[in-house]
Amino acid sequence: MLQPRRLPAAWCSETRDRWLHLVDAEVHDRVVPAGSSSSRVIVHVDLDCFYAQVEMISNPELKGKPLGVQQKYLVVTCNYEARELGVKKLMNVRDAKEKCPQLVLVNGEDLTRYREISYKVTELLEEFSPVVERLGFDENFVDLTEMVEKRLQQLPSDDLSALTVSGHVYNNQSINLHDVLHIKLLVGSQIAAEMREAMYNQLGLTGCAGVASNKLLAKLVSGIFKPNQQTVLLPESSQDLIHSLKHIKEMPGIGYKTAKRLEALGISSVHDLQTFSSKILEKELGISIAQRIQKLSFGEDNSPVTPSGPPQSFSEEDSLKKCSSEVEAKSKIQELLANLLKRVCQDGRKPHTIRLIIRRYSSEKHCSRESRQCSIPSHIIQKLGTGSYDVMTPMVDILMKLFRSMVNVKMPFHLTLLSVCFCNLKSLNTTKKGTIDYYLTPSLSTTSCSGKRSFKMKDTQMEDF
DNA sequence: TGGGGTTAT
DNA sequence: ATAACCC
Repeated sequence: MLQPRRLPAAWCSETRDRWLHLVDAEVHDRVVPAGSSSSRVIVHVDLDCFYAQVEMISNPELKGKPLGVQQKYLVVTCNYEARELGVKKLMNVRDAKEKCPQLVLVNGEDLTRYREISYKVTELLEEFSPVVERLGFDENFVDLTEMVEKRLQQLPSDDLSALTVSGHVYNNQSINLHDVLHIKLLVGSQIAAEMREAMYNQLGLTGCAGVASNKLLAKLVSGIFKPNQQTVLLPESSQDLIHSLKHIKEMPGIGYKTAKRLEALGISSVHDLQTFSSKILEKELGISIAQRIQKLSFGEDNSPVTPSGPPQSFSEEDSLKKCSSEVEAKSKIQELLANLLKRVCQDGRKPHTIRLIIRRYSSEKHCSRESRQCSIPSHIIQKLGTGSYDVMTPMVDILMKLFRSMVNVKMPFHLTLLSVCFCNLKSLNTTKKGTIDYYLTPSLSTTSCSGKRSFKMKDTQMEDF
């Protein structure tokens, strides 16, 4: 079942050479609609129940047992043993224990190890091709277009047996070796298999992969065969794939709010959205959302795989039953801030903005958050990461001012969440040598908390030197 | 619903 | 600063 399909090697080298020339000429112009970007090969890599996998690696005694990862009173994810016994993602701990009394629970509120391993996965994928976009901690998109082209150019003309697909083909569609798009996706499936092998051999992690011509389709097809398998989508089956969705809410990019608005217009299926009047949709949702989601309904998605690079923000949050005093808030904020400072120190870059986020208790309103932010005074930024001076006290003072600008502490209040976020991160090497700033920044001229995270510093960042 | 993240307005 | 989206 998992065996690669054997393909008829009905190719002579002459056919192949002619075909390689067609790649950039006639075939491209015929197959790719005029004015659109050229055909791409995208892979979506999706780790199996990521947090549970990390916990089983940390503590191998958990392997083989039904395992759930708990945050507050929720089982946020669980392994497949637990799923077979009826535990679902985001299930209440009570319900989960009732369904599955043998369920082993571990606390997953501290994301540190998950985050670290998540970035190791991204870095491993970046070794294949640098264009990797993260989606959450457990999913990555990689644009394989260039890699596939290179492999095809190096294909030895006397060994066409290399042209076999790896993993499943959606719909069991047969491959046409004379179709350049089929061949490219097939090579993409081989690279996807190598990626999954590398993830398992180097990190001990299993996951799924989907290969298709854009991000939307790659993501949808990666979930077809579920744990630890991969699927490639050939263009002829893309309509079947998107019509297999039972509701438009399942379309990535159409969230809760948009789905509700569409439902109010009588749109619930992919077909409904495809055939709905574009003009009316644009009037109802605005031209931007309307055009984007209607293209999605046809399986079209021209959004590029955007390299994520290092994170744009660091945040720590804690939800609470009830926070109703300023002292309570202050102690939570101190805890969150202390953890953030460790992370920022490891990263090596410096945040220039700090934000405090709260959620007020309210009976029905859907958890709306409020935030206040301000820039961090430069004398504090410079102390960051040096570990030399107490940076906590002035930062807590700033955060408490932000707090009081949102919450009238002289009146009763009830908060259910506190979160601190560092953003507007700037690389140290943005401070140019030779400027006054350079010599006034202790961390630049002396050694300090060295960044453990060594993100590949390509092109632009190095121009300063 | 947790504890994160991103981009657009 | 908020609102939408993603996990």
